Amino acid sequence: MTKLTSKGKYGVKAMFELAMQEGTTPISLKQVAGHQGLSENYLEQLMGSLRRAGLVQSIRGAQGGYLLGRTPERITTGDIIRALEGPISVADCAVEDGRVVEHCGDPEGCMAKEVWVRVSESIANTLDSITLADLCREAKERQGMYYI
Amino acid sequence: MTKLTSKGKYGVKAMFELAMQEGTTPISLKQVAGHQGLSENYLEQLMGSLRRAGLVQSIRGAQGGYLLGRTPERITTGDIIRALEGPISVADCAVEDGRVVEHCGDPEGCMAKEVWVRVSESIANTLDSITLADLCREAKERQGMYYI
DNA sequence: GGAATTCTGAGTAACCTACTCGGTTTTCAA
DNA sequence: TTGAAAACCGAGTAGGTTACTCAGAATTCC
Repeated sequence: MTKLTSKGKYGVKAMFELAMQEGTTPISLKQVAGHQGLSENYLEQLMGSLRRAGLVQSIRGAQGGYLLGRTPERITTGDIIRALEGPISVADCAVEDGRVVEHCGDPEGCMAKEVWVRVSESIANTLDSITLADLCREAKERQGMYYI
Repeated sequence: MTKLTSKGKYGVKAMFELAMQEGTTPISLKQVAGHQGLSENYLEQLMGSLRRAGLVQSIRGAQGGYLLGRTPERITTGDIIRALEGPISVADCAVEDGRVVEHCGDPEGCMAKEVWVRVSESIANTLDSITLADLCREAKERQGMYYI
């Protein structure tokens, strides 16, 4: 069914990479893209969205690069997906943050919407429950599997 | 984020309509499409998929139409979505029925896949937990809201 | 026999995704 | 001070996908 776009995939991979390399020295796009096998040009655009959302901090100029915007414990995969793909909702006629985004003609709601709302909520709950710290911990448990 | 395609939306609406009108007389596409505000031509194609999945039964010729393939208690929204959109998975590098559909280069799996698998499972669980009978009951509780 | 209906396959316009590319700005290090 | 390394930005685009339409064939009731 409905696929995640590659924005989300790339974003999670890139953020995971930053989390794994966490330290004081910024990590360049070239490093992230190279290590994860992503297009550097494309990733550049995505980093812009992540930066505007406060998920990463950028340092320009030579020896510049990116750092996490806050600790890995406080960044969830939901944060990343929302920054790159917008509100988590499988249909426009559903809700986000309790607000109805769009009606489908019926002023009082429709049964199909019920379904989309429940699905959207379960996706959001799942994504919000996974932090970068969780992913790093699991990755370290399975030795040598830093690839993502 | 990731939107459901209109196939899934139309499918759920059409199946809900059939469930609400459940009886012995077949219901024509024209009726379903008209009542739900869907394109008859397009819906025609979708009904083919639903029929091949056994979710509806068709009767050709004059006074023909469609009937549910089994009772509303035994048809879930997951069945409908799978019939129309294929396996429920947000990324190809995830699993369906416990089988890995595609690897992402890393022979032992990757952390991002963990995320996609969990999300896919939560979507599937939610969709599989909602039957047409549930939707009909809820619709009848909220009087006059048969639209979907 | 004619009308109503499903079935089938081909075709297509519009949109979206996943990029590329060229150029600018910033900053470090020698 | 200068050159290189990097982030930043906006425009452009090929290819794929979606959401259809359409024409015609097959089936069945009245």
